[in-house]
Amino acid sequence: MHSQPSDSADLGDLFHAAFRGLRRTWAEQLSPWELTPHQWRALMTLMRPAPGDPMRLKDLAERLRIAPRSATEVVDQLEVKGLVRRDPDPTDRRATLVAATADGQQLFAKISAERRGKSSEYFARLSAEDRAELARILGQLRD
Amino acid sequence: MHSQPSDSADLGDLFHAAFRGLRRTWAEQLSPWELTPHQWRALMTLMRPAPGDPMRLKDLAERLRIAPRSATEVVDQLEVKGLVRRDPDPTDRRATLVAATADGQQLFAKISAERRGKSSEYFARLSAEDRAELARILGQLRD
DNA sequence: ACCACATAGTGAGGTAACCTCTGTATTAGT
DNA sequence: ACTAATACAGAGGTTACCTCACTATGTGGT
Repeated sequence: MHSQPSDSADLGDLFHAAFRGLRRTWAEQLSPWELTPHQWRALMTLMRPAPGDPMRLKDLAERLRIAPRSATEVVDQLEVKGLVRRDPDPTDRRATLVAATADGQQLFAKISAERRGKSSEYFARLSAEDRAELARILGQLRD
Repeated sequence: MHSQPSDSADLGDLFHAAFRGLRRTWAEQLSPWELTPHQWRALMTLMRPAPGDPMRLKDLAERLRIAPRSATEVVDQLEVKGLVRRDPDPTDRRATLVAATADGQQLFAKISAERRGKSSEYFARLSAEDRAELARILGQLRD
């Protein structure tokens, strides 16, 4: 009898399953707006400091913890949709600044409101304490 | 002032970051054996009930929580490496049974041992209590 | 015994979310 | 003035999935 069979393998599995669930939930919630979770995350990150505040591609990449090349890509996608705009950085002609357009800001606001309203967040099924616990533990993992 | 800005967005981010870390760690640990995390998970799942026990592709898919077509794929990959074998199910000629070969079983044992030995598991940096907490909370999420 | 329907697996083809390596501007350091 | 570093994007690749259509088989009803 092994009531906790291969502890860590199970933790990995649980983690995997939970993450896939999270991705799926997000994808479903975002599908009406034809945004992928990745695009949403990027847009959200761009709105973080201040709504119209421009940000270098490199900094966006850093905050998203992805390679700069991958940031180029997601910005391309958002630019095609007219949600963000690229402008040359006046202080450094190598750099480009990315900022959410008015459309992008509106969409962000609309989706944020809808999500809060529906409170259909993936993590809603957890108690507040468990959410806090989870955040604490995940924080330890991230370092 | 919102000292916990968009609570759930942060949880999502934390989750995302932690999951990517997990994937990366696994990929690194497995790279000497030229196995992807996905392949490892499949091999592990095949070993779950009993070492040489064959399993239908469909059941493997179910346990991995992926589409049957995706199970075909990962079994293809493991078969090329000689780690698993496909045999026709004698009780149903539509079905094929997948089982780890002797090589597959050996590799599984070797990697398992190495991992336990190094105890370089991704989750090792958590205390035992936190691991248990995490498992409990993730379990709630999975349902 | 026959037919409709369901089921198991796979070929074909696609997508999201990454990556590296290379090349071209441009800026910074000595 | 010259070398090294930096910011970005083109080209191309990988992992881990997916759906849809098809074939071969099994199952249940009449």
